[in-house]
Amino acid sequence: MTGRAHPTSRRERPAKPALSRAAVISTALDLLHAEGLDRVTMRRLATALDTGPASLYVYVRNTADLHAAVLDAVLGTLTTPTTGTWQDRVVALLTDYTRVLFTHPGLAKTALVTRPDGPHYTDLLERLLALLTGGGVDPGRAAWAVDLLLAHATATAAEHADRDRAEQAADLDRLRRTAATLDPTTHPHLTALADDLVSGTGPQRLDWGLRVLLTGVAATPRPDQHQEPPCTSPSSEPGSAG
Amino acid sequence: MTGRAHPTSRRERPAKPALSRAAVISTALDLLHAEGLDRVTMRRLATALDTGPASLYVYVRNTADLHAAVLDAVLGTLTTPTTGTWQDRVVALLTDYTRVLFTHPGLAKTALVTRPDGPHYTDLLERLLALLTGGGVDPGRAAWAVDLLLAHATATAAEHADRDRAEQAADLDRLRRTAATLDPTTHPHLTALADDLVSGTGPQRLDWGLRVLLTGVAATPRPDQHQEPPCTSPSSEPGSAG
DNA sequence: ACCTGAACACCGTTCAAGT
DNA sequence: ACCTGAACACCGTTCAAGT
Repeated sequence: MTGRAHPTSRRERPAKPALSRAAVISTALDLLHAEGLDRVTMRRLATALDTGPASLYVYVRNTADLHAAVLDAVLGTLTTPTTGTWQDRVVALLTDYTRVLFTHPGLAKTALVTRPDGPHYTDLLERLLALLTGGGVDPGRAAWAVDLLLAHATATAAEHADRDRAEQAADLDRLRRTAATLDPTTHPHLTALADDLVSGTGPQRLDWGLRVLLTGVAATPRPDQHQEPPCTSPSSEPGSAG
Repeated sequence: MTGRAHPTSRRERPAKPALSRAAVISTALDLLHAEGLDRVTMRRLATALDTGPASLYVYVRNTADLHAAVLDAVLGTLTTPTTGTWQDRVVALLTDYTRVLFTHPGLAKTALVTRPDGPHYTDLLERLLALLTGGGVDPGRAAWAVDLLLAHATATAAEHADRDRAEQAADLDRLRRTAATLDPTTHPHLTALADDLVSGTGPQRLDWGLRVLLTGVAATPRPDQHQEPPCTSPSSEPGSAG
């Protein structure tokens, strides 16, 4: 017996896994699903891995790095929309993105604050760029647009995912009531539009915002790009000053 | 002697102020300017007020409430743009908004996550609504649009305000390098557009995003509103803003 | 009503020391 | 190189007890 045939047979416990970045993040995902992101702390994770918190710093730089890795893992569950116009597919993909973030309270906040660079995040960027450029959007504009689209989707998720429904509804109602009870002389628009400010469902506002962005991107050139001269051959610029 | 004439003359210290919500938030602002938002904790604030943390809970509900109040106070320093088209004024106002958030690292994150309802925040809403509806934007659309505009400005500030420049630049460079070194077969767009993804300055991207939104809002009806019949008189359609 | 000391239940991160 | 115990330096919030 070399003692290697059944590496987990020695203990009754769920088999203390050998430490590795993959194992750390996998356990972090378990913790995420079981208790939510705010419980995915270095200390709790260490406890779950049957070790001390200091041991984790071999595999993750810090808590932000850990949460970014968890976020990237979760983005691996995104599906690929295959129907509708390219705009519809962008909207569907980002709606799915918010659904994923929505499922794990707290994760949307992480996405707002960290710039992930894991494989699933880069896959998402690639898919968005492909849809936009495939739809005829100027590539330089598309590169900036994905940031805008993702930020809007993330912000919507953060707004609607965090906290329980009740607290969130109370928040909105507080704003509506605050707006509605202001002096109409000093705040005519706000008092008149108090209900509109907080109207609509999350998906409705997400959808509208994404379509606003897609429409706007198609019509707004990037400020730092050369404008195409209106009547020259598209091959090359004659005598550029460089 | 009522003992009220000089309430602060009894002590040499900076005059332990009588506790009140205003005093708590004023001291919190001092702490914000001196040490940044992540040092505006209940415990440090209590120490600065020469009391224990428990005493603060009479005046603020919790830390989120405290930070929201600090944010609102800071928004009191916004200026009023008076030149340019209504679109230019919206951009100028929100650029100023990001400048204010940018000045106080950490505050942008608070703005991303909390929905303030203080007087300066409602003033900002009123001014944005006035500019949009004054520019001919449908009021219902304007109400939704301010959310979009503020979220974009806040996200831009959060991205560029947090952390020191060096770390932030490293972050972007990491993304650029990650994108550039992916397999061009699986990620053709991302590898080709790696530089574009992270190009541009903060103000450039903020400006572009805001103009994208303004353009898109003008062209995208809200999904839950009745469509205007297409054959009405175009009396107010061109809406020249000057 | 306002204020407090003290406690409860946690955090992230570092570091010298082990293997 | 990897792992650890222990420490350092903090947190937010509650609550019984005072005034």
